[in-house]
Formats: sequence, C-alpha cells, structure tokens
Amino acid sequence: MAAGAARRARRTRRQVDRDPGGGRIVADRLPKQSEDFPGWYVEVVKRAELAEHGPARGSMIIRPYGFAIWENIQRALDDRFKATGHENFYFPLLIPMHLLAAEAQHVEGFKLQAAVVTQGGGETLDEPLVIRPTSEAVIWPTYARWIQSYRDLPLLYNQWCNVLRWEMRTRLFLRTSEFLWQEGHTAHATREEAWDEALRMLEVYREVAEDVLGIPVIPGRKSESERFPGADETLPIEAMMRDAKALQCGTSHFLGQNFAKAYDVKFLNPEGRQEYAWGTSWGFTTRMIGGTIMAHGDDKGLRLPPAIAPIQVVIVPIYRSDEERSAVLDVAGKLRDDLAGNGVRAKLDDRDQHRPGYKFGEWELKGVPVRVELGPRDVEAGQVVLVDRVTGDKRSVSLAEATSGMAGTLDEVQLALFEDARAYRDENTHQIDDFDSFAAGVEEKGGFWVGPWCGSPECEEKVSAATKASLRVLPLEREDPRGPCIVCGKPGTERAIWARAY
RNA sequence: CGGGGCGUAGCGCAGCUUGGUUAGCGCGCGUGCUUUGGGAGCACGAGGUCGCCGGUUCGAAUCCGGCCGCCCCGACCA
Repeated sequence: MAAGAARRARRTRRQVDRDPGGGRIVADRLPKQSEDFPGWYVEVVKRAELAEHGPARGSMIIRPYGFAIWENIQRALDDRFKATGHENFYFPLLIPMHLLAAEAQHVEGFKLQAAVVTQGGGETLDEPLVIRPTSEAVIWPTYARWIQSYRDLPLLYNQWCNVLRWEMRTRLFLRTSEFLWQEGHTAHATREEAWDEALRMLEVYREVAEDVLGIPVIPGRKSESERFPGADETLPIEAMMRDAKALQCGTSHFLGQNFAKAYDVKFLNPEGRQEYAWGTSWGFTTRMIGGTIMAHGDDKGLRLPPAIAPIQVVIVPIYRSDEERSAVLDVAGKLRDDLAGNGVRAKLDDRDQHRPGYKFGEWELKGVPVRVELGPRDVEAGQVVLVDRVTGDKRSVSLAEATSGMAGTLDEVQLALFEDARAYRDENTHQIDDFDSFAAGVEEKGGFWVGPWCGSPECEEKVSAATKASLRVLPLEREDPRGPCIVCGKPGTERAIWARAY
C-alpha cells in the first residue's frame, strides 16, 4: 500500500476509535495484570525507571535503578562463585570466525544468532569477526594452551560480560539482543568431577533464585531438543511467573568432552596418557531482573525482594509548617543514618515538590519493601508508621524499634514474597490425567503440567505442536512415572513438567 | 520474514478526511504564592527542522510519490 493511502486509512480509523477532545490519559494507573500482563510489564519497567529501549532495534538502556538491582544480583552470585573456588577473568568480545566454526553443533546452534563484523579501518576484513554470543569458542582454544597436565586441573573460571544474539523478537530484560551475564567455564580431569561441578553451580543458582530473588524454582534437566548446542546435558532452574507462564532462569551445562575435542584440549594423566578434558559452562543473566518483576509484581507495580532492592526502606516525611518540616526532617535524617549504620539501605525522600500521597504511590511502583511514614504526631510520640509493601499492613513502632527491628522486618518481607510466589506456583501446578484435558487446561489457564513421559523426542514434539507448551524441565529429583507416556502410551520413564514459556 | 499499530514539545495525544493568520491540549518542566497523614491549587513562563527526501501549489503537519525507524502479535532463543 502506498504511504499516503495508508496514512489516510489510519486517520479514518483513529477518528472512530478515539476521543477527539485531546489525548488526556484518564488515570495515571497501570494496566491490571489480570487484563493485560504484557502491557503491565512494559509499563512497570518504564515507569519504575528500570530500563528503556536503546536506539538500535532490540537494544536496552538499563537505568540506574535497574542497574542497581543487577549489581546486587551480581554481588550475590559473585560471592558464591568465590566461595566455591572460582576466579574471574576476561575474554575479548570479538571472536575470529574460524574458531566459532570448530564445534559442529555449537556453530550450527549459533550461526543464525551471531552478529558478524566484516569491516574495520575502512576496509573489508580478511577474516570476519563474530561478536560473542557466548565465549566457549574463544575460551577453549586458550585452555588448550593453559592445560598440559592433570596437575593444571581443574580450571575454575568465570567472567562478567555482555553478549550479543540476534533475536527476532525482543522484550526488555527478558530477551534483548545484547544482554549482561556471567559465564562460568571450567575444565576438569574426570567426567565425575565435571558433572559434580555442573550440579554444584546449578545449586548455586537455585539458592540465589530462591533465597535472594525470592523465586521458587525447579532444578532439573532439559530434554535433548532444548539443550545448549555443544552440551551433553543442560541443567536449568525453571520458575513460574504471575501469568502462569514458565521462565528459564539460570542454566548450567555439562559439556562432556565436546569442546575439548573440538579445540584439542588434552592433558597428560597420572598414568602418562593423553586425555581430553571435561568441561562445564553456566550462565545467569539480566533476564532475571525481568523474572523478578514478573514473579512478584502486583497491580501497584514492583515488589522487590529486600535482598536485591536498591532501596530497602524509604522514609517519607509529613509536615505542614516550616517548623514542622525541620522537626520532622531532623528525626527522619537521624533515623536514616541509624538504619544505614545497621546495614540497611535506607533513603529519606525529602523532596519538597511532592506531597506524601504522591511519594507513597511512586515508591510502591518502584517496589521498595518497607515504607516509613513520619509526621508531626509521630515525632511527638517518638514513633513511626511502618508499611509493608507485600501485605500493605501498617503498624506504629517506636523509633528505637524501627531501627533495631528493621533487619528482621526485611527478612519477613523477603520470606513473604517467596511464600507468595510458591503458593501461586503450587496453585497453578497440575497433574496430567490424560492428554486431552492437559491440552485444554494448558490452553485455558497455563501453569505447570506434570505427567509421565516415555523419553522420546517424537512424543515431545507432538505435545509442543498440539499445545504450544514445551517440556520445561525433568526434575532432578526424579519421580516414578506413575503411568504410561501421555502421548504414546508406552511405559513412562519419568515425570516431565510442561508449560507455555517465555 | 508474515500480520497489526505508530512517527507532531521530555511523555501521552489532538489537528490531516475538506491545504490558508503566530500548530494546539493534558501531564511533566521553571519561577512565585498558598498547600502537605494516599498521587494539591492558582498565576506567569520556557520548550517544536510536525520521522526523512522529493513533488504538486501563491501557500503543505495536511495532498501525491519514495524512503527510514520504532512498538505489538507469531516463527527463533537465555
């Protein structure tokens, strides 16, 4: 259609659809989760000032408030990596094309997603450079030089960096072409040791997801079709969002000897024989900021777990006259300092251009776990009002108690978020009785559907084609299948969890 | 790549069908006064190459042609 004609058609439609009086936004309210979950998500991300779209398609600008969340996640992970014996290093962004091409499955898996630099210094490059979609292809050739003997093993390294994957459809945090993550890359002398490492890091991810982000997850294995290109086994933690869809969170891969063989990483064992090294890799990304938003948020906006909330406690002063103002701010400032002294991330919102009600709404939107209201009446009584973002409960406590008890209050909020998310997940987890009711149920209400599976890719494919649900995870704690495969009726080997996913 | 939506002030939009003085409105922003226990009010003010290029016309945000970009829904993926 010609541009002019398209424009004209648009105009007539618009005149029908819209109030011509002027584009006033009726209410400054978020879309409701129950009515428009994707719209709710986009609005929360923007209005809470977490992130916005970058100028290039699919790119993301992470704003300070959003990045502060990422920094807290990074710290939680990095501390645990160090505690399990890992060190950080840094590998380059650009990978010569021939290196990526060395591992057959790996290159096949990423060739559609890789961006390639072909020009530099105004000239066409002799060899194109791939912008890393992940770094196995540059790290393993280096490991080949670093590893000669079993005495050099294991190598337990990690890097924090950005990667780039060309995506057809993007959503802020959940899927952007460039994203931030950590990628751990380890090499081991034995299969058992590498497998244990992959499991150990999966457990680190489970702990961070549940104890830090407050998101209950199911650790397990991916089926072959969902496996990382080049891995023998892919181990995800799988979570449920508040729209009953699944989200893959951290992932740990057991690489077997695939990359060692592709990049010729051999070591001399104690018996004097050459062996290929065994590998793992594991990653956790900025996607989990999106996961946290969708696992906990409500119709008022974000609900951040205290462990990663950039601001854990916000103090909103209330006053009328100048005298009241200085009296209230005096007490409020001291409270903030006392809280900070106790290791609490506290902020005093002393902006004069907004009234308290506005600030309440704004900090609720931004997900601050605890609000302290402090007005003239409180100052007189030596107390404050505490408001919990998760339950909305208000209670008055003494100033001293507000300071000394705040850490405990934050722990309660942290736990309440986790229990809330777990209750939601349990309510939306169903046992599969037969294929038809499963297909109808997953279509109608989403959620996790658990049932016996025979292990064949054909049956898995049939489910996906019929339901748009995918096999999310085969739980690590393997359950007895308790029945025949829901598709083919042959004996089941284990119970699989199916869901529609992000 | 297919389907849909959109491009006018920082944000959200009206104006275009039927071309015509200085292109409007709400929010936000600045200054001042009054306000402040659930999203304040009034006054004054700042802010625009109407996505880009070309054409028609005395005159284009508006009509014609071309181009670009972004968002949403699907196929790929953490």
